[in-house]
Amino acid sequence: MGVYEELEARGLIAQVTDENEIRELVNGGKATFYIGFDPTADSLHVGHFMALCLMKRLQMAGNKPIVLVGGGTGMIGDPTGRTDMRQMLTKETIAHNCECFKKQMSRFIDFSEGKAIMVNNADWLLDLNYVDLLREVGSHFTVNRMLAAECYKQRWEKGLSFLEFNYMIMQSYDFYVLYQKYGCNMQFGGDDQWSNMLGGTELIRRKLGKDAYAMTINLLLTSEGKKMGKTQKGALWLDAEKTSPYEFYQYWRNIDDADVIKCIKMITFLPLEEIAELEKLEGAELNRAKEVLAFETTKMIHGEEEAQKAQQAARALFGSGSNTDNMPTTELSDSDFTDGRINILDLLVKASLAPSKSEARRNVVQGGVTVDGEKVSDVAFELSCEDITTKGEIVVKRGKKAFRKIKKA
RNA sequence: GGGAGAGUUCCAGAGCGGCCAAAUGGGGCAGACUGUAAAUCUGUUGUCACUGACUUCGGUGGUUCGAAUCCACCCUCUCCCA
Repeated sequence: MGVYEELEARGLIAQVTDENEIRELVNGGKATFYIGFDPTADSLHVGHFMALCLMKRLQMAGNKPIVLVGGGTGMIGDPTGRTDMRQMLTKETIAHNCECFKKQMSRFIDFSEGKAIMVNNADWLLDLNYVDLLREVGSHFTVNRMLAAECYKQRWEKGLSFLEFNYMIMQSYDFYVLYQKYGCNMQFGGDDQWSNMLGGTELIRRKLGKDAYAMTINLLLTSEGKKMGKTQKGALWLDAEKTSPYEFYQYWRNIDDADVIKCIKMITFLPLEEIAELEKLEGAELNRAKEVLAFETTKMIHGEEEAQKAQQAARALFGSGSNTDNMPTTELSDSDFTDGRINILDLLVKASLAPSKSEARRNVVQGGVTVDGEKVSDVAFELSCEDITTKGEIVVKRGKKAFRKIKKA
């Protein structure tokens, strides 16, 4: 089975320009492909991770990836799938974000010996001359054609600025440049990028009379059709500083029943036969599949050791085990105590279990807080410093899923 | 350039001089039920010194005993005409 068939079996492929050509190129390791990443934040998130996995799979099959960071397109902001205009970023932020991306990516993609390259479209986009660009590529695009693209239709009501309208042209131009410079003959991306990607293949055909291909992969959606990887705090980041390995693990561990198998197929590298076994699980048994999913994804991002820790911490908390070694910990210092005591509300806030004291109060009143397994229902409840030191550590729990080990520094 | 309208708490969206920390829905959080799932039901959802006080309704001033609500100017956005 070639890579193409594997991608298909995993339910990744959404749309392709020419199935047979692409299958042949990709399976034969003859593709030089690119995927673009817009540097809108200083860390990659799960959405990007899908693309990285795809890249990795193709690289393993002998194809050459080109990572394109959108230092230039990032200045504009992709209107696709958005109902509002993207906030403009400064040049400095974009440069910084690009750097961060590079670091994170090099953990997945092998950039050694020219097996993959990374380029920044700022290198060619920023120096473009307006009139030259119009003459060179402007003549190959018709406005009516562009407006017909689904992504712009959605913006029809809210208004679409000329700036954003040009995003498609820039992305097409990228492909055109890469084709000439590096022999890049394919572009991959999320399914929402389809129309932008077609722009590129058409530009290449018209300017150079050559064929280039595009393929999109399905976005990771929940069974309700929402984009996955969003938490109430925002995106699910790959940076351990922004989303801890434990939180990351828990996100996948808590996934809906309906989405587990799909996720395992799409983002893990587990062999398909193994996945087929998991697919047979039903009901509560699915929890095993969820553990596999959580472990595998965490391992890929944060390494095996962190994945082990996260798993042990989770098992200790939710299962019968009492191993608190890997539980997220908050250390208290003397200044956190008043006369050797600390109020439960202050403690909850201090341990990041509640965002404010009002919220902490509600949690206590509603019976959602326990200290070492004992329910605390009095907002005036206090813990003494000695208590913590003699026990060594205590476990504070808010709700069903938020825990914290408290220690004295 | 001319004309019309809009900016409200996480989001959508009521309120249009005191009864407004602000309806309703979504989301979030907590509880019950469970499988760390879904669905359902209940409570809750600005902050703090929590039966009280303080800060919020695009911004700045003003009218008033009292303003999210009225006035002036400004900023931003949308629509219609050009």
